[in-house]
Amino acid sequence: MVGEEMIRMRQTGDLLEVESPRPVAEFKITRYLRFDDDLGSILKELSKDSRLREVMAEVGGIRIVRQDPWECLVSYIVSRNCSIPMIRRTLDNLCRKFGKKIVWEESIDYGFPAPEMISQAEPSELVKCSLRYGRRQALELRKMAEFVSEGTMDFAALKRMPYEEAKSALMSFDNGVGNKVADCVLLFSLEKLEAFPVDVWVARAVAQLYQKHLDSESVDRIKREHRLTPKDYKCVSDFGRRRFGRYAGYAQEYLYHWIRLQRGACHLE
DNA sequence: CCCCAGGCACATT
DNA sequence: AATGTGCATGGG
Repeated sequence: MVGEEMIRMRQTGDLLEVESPRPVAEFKITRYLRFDDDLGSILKELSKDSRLREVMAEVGGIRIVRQDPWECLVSYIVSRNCSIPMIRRTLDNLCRKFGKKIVWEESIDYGFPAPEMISQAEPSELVKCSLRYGRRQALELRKMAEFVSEGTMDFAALKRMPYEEAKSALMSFDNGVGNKVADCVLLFSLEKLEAFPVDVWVARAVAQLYQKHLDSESVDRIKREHRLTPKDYKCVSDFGRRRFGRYAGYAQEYLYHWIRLQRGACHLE
């Protein structure tokens, strides 16, 4: 689903074939897949780092998608402390219960629920979608939905701000938006390709490859697989942005997939 | 029964 | 400002 468009896509060589039940404007697809990024020059710039260059060679092709900000925000609020299959299931439940149903031949799917649907939802109905933190999280989602639909949270304005400013603005809404969620929303939906979200996996990758450049106590905690302290987060994320610059977000995605390949975690997806 | 999964908010110090 | 702790689903 891209917005409320159901799409089937297949890549054969350099050709991308797209099918849909009704005509879909091409820009919706190319915008979602970030065809406006000059991937060649991005990869060339990131390749200046020899360790990252090897990582990129092992991982292969990656694209970052340009998500709808509201969808992205909800997705990462819901994701906290969950496995990827669990995240998918929760989001799917939310769409099935609150989204617009789309039928195409034998395929049935649902659009992502509008903020108005979530702000008016009964907390108990949200909890039924198997939210990891139950009622508390249901209230977080409702609050955010309210901020978005009344315009208190203005995604267009956030896009115009520089990274640091947009990040503190996002985090000031609380209700489930911390460092990680804010950086993910900035990277995947608000045009901040320099954002460098840090989860346990990215922290492990950076601690392993760039140990010398980090605070040694942070490296110790990360290698012992402790939960990340705010200090560790800042240490790794600031390093990522300094090291990889305006396309740090792409570097982050390569590091994330690389370390999961190393640890055999990709089968969990 | 145990463990842990793409963290965050809040209480203590 | 730093550190500790509760949260409370589901799959292995």
